[in-house]
Amino acid sequence: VVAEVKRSSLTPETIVDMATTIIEDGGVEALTMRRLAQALGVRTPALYWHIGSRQEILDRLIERLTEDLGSLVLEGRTPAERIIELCRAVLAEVRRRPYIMAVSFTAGRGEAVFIRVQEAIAREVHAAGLRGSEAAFAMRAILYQLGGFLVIDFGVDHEATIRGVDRWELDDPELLDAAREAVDVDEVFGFSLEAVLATLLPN
Amino acid sequence: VVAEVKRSSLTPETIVDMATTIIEDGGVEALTMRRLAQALGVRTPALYWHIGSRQEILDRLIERLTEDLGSLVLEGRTPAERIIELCRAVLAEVRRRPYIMAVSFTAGRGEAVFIRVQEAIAREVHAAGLRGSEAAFAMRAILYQLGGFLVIDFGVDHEATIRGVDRWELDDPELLDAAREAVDVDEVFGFSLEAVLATLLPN
DNA sequence: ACCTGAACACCGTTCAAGT
DNA sequence: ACCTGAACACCGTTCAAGT
Repeated sequence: VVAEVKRSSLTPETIVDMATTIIEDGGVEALTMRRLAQALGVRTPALYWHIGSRQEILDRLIERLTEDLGSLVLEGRTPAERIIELCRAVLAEVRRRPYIMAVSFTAGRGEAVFIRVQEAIAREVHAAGLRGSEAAFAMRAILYQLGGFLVIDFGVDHEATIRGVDRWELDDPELLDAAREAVDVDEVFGFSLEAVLATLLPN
Repeated sequence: VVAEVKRSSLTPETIVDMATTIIEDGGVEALTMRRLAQALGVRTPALYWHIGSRQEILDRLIERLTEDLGSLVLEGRTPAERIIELCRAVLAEVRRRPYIMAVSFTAGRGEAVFIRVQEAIAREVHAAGLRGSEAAFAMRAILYQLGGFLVIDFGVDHEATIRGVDRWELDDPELLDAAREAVDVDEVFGFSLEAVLATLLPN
């Protein structure tokens, strides 16, 4: 007896697949159970037979994203270089799929997506010669640096000018002009990360 | 003719007042127009006569919070000390009222709350001797440092242990133990901020 | 085992109607 | 000028009922 391939049958996986498509198109707030059901050609309650809740869909999606971020390859000769490369790779990936931040923040537990990245950083910090609680501290500092920047990068409108600069009581026209202009956020990121790394790692 | 004092009449201000109370109690998601109306002893549509929308309530609240954060006093002898003090003061204020982060992020434009803080930082950076675009860069780097940490501090469960540490392939038991334990996040914050400041400011 | 119709308890917002 | 009742177009979730 040949096992029939059931076509287009609902599974948690296909549900999360379609949820991802919807979120990619319209953001997390576009993911409603009614829309999701319609996209799958089914009525809303059918979803609940396969998956517990909307929250569970987001949780499973976060698990996938965690794996994606964790499987980024690290290149570079020194641990410091590899850490910087890793952070830049994560940044690039998050920019490619901005909903990563939206989902992980909406679902609470904003740090969950980065647990595998944290593991990679731990390895590099160890390779750099740090041990024990010192290594753990460095690991956290780097992850905070990365995570903090990612959230800011995601939540801030880069084109937005600072309001009210004209009212600043500051005699530095060039500063005021520069404050009004958009920032090269990547430069800020690179600079801060390197400053922290230089203080953290030996040499 | 003595002007009568109208008691308990609805104004945009009293609406935002009550909205603040509700948010303090139950978070931003607890702020619904129906609940808000009920707390004010009125039916929902009455609110719309005084204020445009739920979003406008949040926007007005953000304006207030912006002023609160902007009026924090800075103490310290040197610019660097005052910047650190300011950042710590903002952190303390945000921890006292965590909904500051929730509101400013929910309402989009997550950076808006900090525009007056940014002005204060600009002044200190100027006082430290930086000028023009160099000063503007330093200002952003410091604000990113502060903003990034605040979001992480707000979004991360400090008691949450890192899952899956047991599966890490790393021969450093002390590191693994330390990774499992909660971090002194303030130490991470202070360290990173000082590392960045040391690289940014003269001397 | 898998899906539907219908409902429940919510949302933000609008608008004709009242005073 | 200020407020209400009733409605519209949504939510997530449940559950008896169907096949």
